[in-house]
Amino acid sequence: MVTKAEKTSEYIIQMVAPIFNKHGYSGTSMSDLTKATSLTKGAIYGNFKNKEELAILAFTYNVQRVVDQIKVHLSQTKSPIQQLYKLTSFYRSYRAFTIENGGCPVINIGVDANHDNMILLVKVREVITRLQRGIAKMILAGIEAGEIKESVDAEKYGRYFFTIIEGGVFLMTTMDDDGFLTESMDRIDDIITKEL
Amino acid sequence: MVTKAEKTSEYIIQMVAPIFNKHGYSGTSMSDLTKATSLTKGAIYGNFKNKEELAILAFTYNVQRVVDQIKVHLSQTKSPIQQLYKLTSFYRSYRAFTIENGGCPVINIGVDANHDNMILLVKVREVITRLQRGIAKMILAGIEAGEIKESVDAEKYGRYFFTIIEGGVFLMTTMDDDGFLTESMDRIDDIITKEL
DNA sequence: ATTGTTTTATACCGTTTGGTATATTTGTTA
DNA sequence: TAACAAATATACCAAACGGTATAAAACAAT
Repeated sequence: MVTKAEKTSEYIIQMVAPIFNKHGYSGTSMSDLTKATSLTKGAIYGNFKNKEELAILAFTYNVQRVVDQIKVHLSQTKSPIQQLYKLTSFYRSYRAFTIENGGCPVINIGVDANHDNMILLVKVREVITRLQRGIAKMILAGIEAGEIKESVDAEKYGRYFFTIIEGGVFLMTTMDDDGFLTESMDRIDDIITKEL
Repeated sequence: MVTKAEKTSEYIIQMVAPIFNKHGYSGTSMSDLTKATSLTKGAIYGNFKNKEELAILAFTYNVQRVVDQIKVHLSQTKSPIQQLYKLTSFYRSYRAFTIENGGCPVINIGVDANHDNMILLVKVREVITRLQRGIAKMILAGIEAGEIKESVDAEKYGRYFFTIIEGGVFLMTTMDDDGFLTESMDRIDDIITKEL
């Protein structure tokens, strides 16, 4: 059974997630959240311990949305090397998400939490490790499937691809120009074709 | 003649620059700044219009410090292609700056200002354009000097190198692991050697 | 319909916020 | 050293902050 409070909690997280993502923890006030939800502080504090818990849940929610979309893209093929292409294909469409949600949660919260909130920072690190290792696993699977050369260092390319992705996302967002990310994905595609 | 106020202003900027860089605009309070400078609000508001002006000057100050250090590295050689190697050499030592000053000003303020302060965001964009075009100019000079193939698209490689740099710096800072940036610079060196 | 429980709204708390008016101090010039 | 100007410290402001106690309302079970 789903209680009213559970539905309200879910609703609140959905509404506040892009706000925390845009303005960061200290840049977001409780009154921002009451305005966004059209609820009062009583409703919010009745469902969450405090502002910090809400920020953490908002980050987790934002990340999960990205991860879900990545999974949809990857599930379109079973070939590991084709999945790598699907990953770059996903990031070619990533701009829509960043516009809708106020940027990339990994970059935004990574920067925002870095000298201020260790709990959030650890969560960001876990996401980064997970994504980067996910790429490495795809490369490893490609090697096992005979699609990728055995000599390829999967972990190293995982880190390299992820570095290019993050750089591209940051520049796209900051410069308001998706050419940065598009060119970055072109490059990764090229590396997949020529080096893997 | 340098007035007392000018010296105080310079002192204040030096002391508050790393604080704005670490905690962002809304994460930094005037009381943080009085503590860091051991001055009172009277002294600060006597020398600066408001908190925003201080944040802008702090960003400019931080960027100038980075640019100055880059120039020192580049001045060690006159060969354009060797200067490219000197650039990656600089970023191999960039972690010390980020620890001392609370991160990379371009990334920190780029993210912090993005949905909150258009003036700062424009300044960040100018810096990014300047740095990225600086790399392109070095490649162009290398082509003119006969050190780099004529077929190389200087602007494109300028953007690509800068993307890798930013990705590497972000991951180094967020993950607290300079391996990300070191590997990124290895990659750029490799590209310089093989593709340019 | 009544009761008891869950959920939300209201009103308020002490503290901190960015900013200012003014008093005090410091530095300079005569 | 007296007088004036420049620079800093003090004291204060209204507004906003995160958070809480409690009243009102909505809901569920009988």
